[in-house]
Amino acid sequence: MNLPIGELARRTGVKVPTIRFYEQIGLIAAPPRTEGNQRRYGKTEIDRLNFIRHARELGFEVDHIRELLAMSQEPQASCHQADSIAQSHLLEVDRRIEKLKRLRGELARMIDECGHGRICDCRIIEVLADHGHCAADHVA
Amino acid sequence: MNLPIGELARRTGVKVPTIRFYEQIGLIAAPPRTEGNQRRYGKTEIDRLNFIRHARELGFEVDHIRELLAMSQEPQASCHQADSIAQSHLLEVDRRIEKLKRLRGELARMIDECGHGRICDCRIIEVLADHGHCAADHVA
DNA sequence: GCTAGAATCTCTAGCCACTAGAGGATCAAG
DNA sequence: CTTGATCCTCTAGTGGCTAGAGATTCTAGC
Repeated sequence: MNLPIGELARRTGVKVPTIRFYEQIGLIAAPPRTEGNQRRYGKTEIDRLNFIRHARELGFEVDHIRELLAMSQEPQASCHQADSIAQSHLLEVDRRIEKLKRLRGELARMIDECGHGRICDCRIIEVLADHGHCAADHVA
Repeated sequence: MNLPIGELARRTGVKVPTIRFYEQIGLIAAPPRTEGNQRRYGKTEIDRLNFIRHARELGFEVDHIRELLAMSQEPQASCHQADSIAQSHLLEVDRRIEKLKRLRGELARMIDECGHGRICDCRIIEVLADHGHCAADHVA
């Protein structure tokens, strides 16, 4: 161990500037430095960054990740809070999927009806110009 | 007509600061002003803002909206370009839906397996810590 | 005409989670 | 000892707004 930042980046899939950014916002601790002022990391940071990257990929916000990280440091605590963070995130994801599906339908219909002719007959332009053309009420 | 900005906002569902912002980035034209320097709008702006709002709700980026608006001003032009903007946006929406669905599965499984006990046995923390626990490869 | 309160004005700064780039220092290999 | 990759700090930019300060203007009632 004693990895330079680039190696840590390679091993975790988190980009170098992003690692420095995470240090800046206190998501990871400031690591020790070489005499020449370069950061050196150990196993702990690999784990922590993997956790962070994974949670980010699942769409958790940085503040939630902060909470989850704090929890994971206290193995004896109840996981009720972690559960509720994940639950409410799942609900949010469901909402996003629903919204996108409705939107998708609207887009597909709009494109489908476009006669590929002139703008003056184009359903894409027309639908965008007038909400009344929408089948679904996509503004939830 | 000759609507103040608040009335335009009410009629289009676009917030007052957002209207001013759109003017600033050149998405809508600077309207005439009263002697006291207040903006006054007409029918044109209602239509244009409705178009913009609608396109934003469908997730089009401002730059794409700019192009679509420019096209809509030329009724004799071919709508091929509008079609291709909408097509590629549809593809993007499809990609987002797919990604969210995979993610949703991962989240649901993670929550499901959480025994609601202590952090040391919590699957939520565990799964986040180790990508290897994932069933699906959600990093596309 | 006067006053009160709602609406408007401009301007700057903040949000999120990064990303890009300048300009310089340091490290590892040959 | 040189080369070139990597590293450093710092500032500024991204998108699409949103918030707030502090000043002005408009409108309705008296």
